[in-house]
Amino acid sequence: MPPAILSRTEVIARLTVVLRRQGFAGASLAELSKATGLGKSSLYHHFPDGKDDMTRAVLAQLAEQLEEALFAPLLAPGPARRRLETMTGALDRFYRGGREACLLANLVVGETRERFREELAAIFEEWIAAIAAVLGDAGFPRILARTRAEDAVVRIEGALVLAAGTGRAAVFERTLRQLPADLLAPAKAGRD
Amino acid sequence: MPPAILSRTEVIARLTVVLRRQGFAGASLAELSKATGLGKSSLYHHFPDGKDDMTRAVLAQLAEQLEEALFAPLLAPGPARRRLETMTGALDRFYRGGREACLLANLVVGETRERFREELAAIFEEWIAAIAAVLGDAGFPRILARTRAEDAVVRIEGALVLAAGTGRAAVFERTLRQLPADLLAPAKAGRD
DNA sequence: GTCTATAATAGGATAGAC
DNA sequence: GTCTATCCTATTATAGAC
Repeated sequence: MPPAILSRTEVIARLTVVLRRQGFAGASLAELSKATGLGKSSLYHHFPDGKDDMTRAVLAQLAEQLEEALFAPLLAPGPARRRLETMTGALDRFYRGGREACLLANLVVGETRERFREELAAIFEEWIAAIAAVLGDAGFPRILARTRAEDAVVRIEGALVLAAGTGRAAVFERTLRQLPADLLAPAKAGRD
Repeated sequence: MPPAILSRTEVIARLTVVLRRQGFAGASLAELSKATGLGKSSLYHHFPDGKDDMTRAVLAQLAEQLEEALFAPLLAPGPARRRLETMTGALDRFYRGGREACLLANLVVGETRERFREELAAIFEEWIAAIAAVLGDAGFPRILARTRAEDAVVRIEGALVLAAGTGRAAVFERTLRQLPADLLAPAKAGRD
């Protein structure tokens, strides 16, 4: 077997695929080994603490990707509507129109939550903060912007769950389509 | 050891607790045995196909509970607003204000989805249909009622994910609080 | 940094007594 | 209908050669 063909980034990308499909408990070292082309011992060389380390590496890399594909565009200058649409476009590609599951949701439901609590919370919080910044720029008061930003993430994650649950990816597509306008809709008395 | 103390219903309730915390892959026979007080062999006596059978039994019982606690009240006569609030009240208790994970979401993210596809889809579809019926009674056109009903489930499931992800159960509480009014808000041109 | 080999354990599942 | 005992496989993890 030839030495190190894959970059660390690519290895982690392949671990991600397995983890987001099988979850932490369902992903076996055998599968992770096969997916990366690395023997178990090689995996332990790179990730001494086993699946725990791998998952942390996967979450760190995911955080970087989200930073680049979602958070940075959200925080960039430009009209609020366009910034939000950049986000929904990126999400659509990332989750393959609702056909791909969400790693965050997978790790967050159930007991693995505790194990990776900080990493997971940090990602969600940064995401919410970035959306809230857009809505703040759009003129919404701080608290309303924050609430609506949480709502946005709620709807995205929920749409992924329901799309998976019903087998109808269209639910996700529709949610993404409606999101920018809904987030920017004028506040109604008593509604928010 | 004394014979059969627990009813089948109670046994399944205890299996539910483990399954919704650990997920299908994470729930071991040892844990399921401990939680029910039944030895592995006894579990296999009641559920010959092992975890698969147990999960199906859990889903069937969950469907019954939802039927009674959610769907029936939604389909009962009365003002739409009150029927929706009965649902959100039941959900609040069921998920302990957002502190308890959702079994459906747990089974739906990742590979177990395929294994229990029909059972999961049936529950989600019935739930959506029941909410859509309320909105239909409230005067919304068929398609809009259906879309908003999907949105409702999207927001509930998403709020559970985000509450778990951030550790802030308040996200779930707020989502439930806003839901009835949002669902019944007059349609705005171009928004739905 | 990767491999083969191997340990040690946990997991799912069954047999057979009571 | 439950238990104890057992089986076999998969799983995590490590040792040591290259």
